Amino acid sequence: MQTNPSAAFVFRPVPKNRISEDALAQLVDMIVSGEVKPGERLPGERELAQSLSITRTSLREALRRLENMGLAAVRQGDGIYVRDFRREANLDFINFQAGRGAELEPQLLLGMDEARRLMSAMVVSLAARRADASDIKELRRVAGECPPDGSPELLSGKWDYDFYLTIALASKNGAFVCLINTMKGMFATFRPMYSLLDEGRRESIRDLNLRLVDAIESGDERAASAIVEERMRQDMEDLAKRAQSPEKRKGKTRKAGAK
Amino acid sequence: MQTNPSAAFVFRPVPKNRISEDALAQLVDMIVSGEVKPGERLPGERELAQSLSITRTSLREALRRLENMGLAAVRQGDGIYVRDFRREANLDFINFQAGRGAELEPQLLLGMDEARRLMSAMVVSLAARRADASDIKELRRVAGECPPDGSPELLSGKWDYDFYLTIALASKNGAFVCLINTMKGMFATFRPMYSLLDEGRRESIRDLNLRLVDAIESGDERAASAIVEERMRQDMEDLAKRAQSPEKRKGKTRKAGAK
DNA sequence: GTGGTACACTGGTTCTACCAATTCTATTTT
DNA sequence: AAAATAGAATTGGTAGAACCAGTGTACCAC
Repeated sequence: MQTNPSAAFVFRPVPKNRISEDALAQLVDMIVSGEVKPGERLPGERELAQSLSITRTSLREALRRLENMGLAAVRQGDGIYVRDFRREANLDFINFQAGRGAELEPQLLLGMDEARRLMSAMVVSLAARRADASDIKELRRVAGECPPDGSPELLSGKWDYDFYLTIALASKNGAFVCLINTMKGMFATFRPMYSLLDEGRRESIRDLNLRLVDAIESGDERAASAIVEERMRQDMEDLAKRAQSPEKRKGKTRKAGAK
Repeated sequence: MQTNPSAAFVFRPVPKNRISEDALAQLVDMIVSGEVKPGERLPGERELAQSLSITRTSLREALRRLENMGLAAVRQGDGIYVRDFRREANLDFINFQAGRGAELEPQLLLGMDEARRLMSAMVVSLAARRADASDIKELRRVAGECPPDGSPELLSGKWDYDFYLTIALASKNGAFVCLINTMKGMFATFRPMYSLLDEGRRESIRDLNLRLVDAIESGDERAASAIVEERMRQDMEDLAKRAQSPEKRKGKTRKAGAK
């Protein structure tokens, strides 16, 4: 346990407090909890703003995102209507929920992980098919710069996300790049659950990633996918192990307050 | 409200002219065209609003979406910074671009199609693995209700989207449902390029979809994926055919809207 | 150099008034 | 009585100004 005595703090990624975000969170909760049902029409902007103790202007900024997530439909002269989030919500909604650590339905949570795995395998295959010399160089650089155990970049999942983004860029598919970006919050959500926090895993991850780059370089799609699967398998294994002795876990949970 | 029997237009998604959307489009163009470069800081809200001949209030609503797409970062007391859309944009960006018929980079366009195919095959596999009796019933219903040739629901891609959404629901993976929803604009974009507009194809599509439901019902992942591939192949084939005799195409293009 | 401090930015929020689209209702017309 | 019509009433959309709250910078004292 090589604890960093002095600077365990580093960057503060989330001081952002926009009142419209708070209001948005409340509205999302209302919808997800079923307090307001799909198809239902909620109060007008003026009344709603007053209920939330904010201005109509701020409320409207929240509403823009709300309809962007697919949770509401706003029509001039008519009103604000709640949509069925189970059928019509999009990834922006998932990210918003994940980003603020909101409790997601377990079914949705598992689905996110499944999607992440399938997606990763796919992107890796494409990368193996199309990566050129400069891509390989960049991949090797990022893979080699794997941060030390316990570093915030590793814990937060930021680095892991960067690595997969680099792979996506190597896949020459802009849509997948966008997809990875869309799921950024998703990545950050799952990392803390997995095993990157365990001592020793870091080297394993690093080796696996470098081997992955090799596989991509040689254009071996099957091998590349297999490595990704192996990585996921190891993650699950460690997760199960930790579930038996939860005290061994070191990283702090993501609900760390201001102080 | 029932559909008007006289007009075959169905719903008008309405080119809702929210002024903030127009402003947003201009901002996006600025960024995508490279007129403003990544990392660059653009004028303050007040000045920017004046340049666009709108109010700061409206501009701010546009900015919320802009940063939501990953194209800009807004920081209080600091300013508005342009981000690298090639690396940081998300699917919301793609949908916005596709939804307004903006010319996408060909590389991105191909990537979208590729992603759509791979994704479809994946979701279908999952559905084959998990669909229960009620899912099958629903799937069969939607597949059977395939609208007639030339109907706006078919042309717009709305029905095709509904069908795949139903499949996603049957896959029991909420994340994929959200993913499909996120790519709604993408579906609408590709439909007009494909062959649904051709006479006769409608029956073919319908048969293929019903066979797909059968495959899902019997839990045959491989067969289900194969049918999806077949469908895509037919689409590409018809597309190539039409490229030789472009006059045969019937549907109107989607560049209707006024400015 | 270090640390404070005032000031000039920039975005965030609030207000108020008014425009524009939709819905509802009472009236008129047939 | 039924349909068409005109006109509130309601709701979202825009405008514009004022003020609050963080940031960065230059200047100053130590």
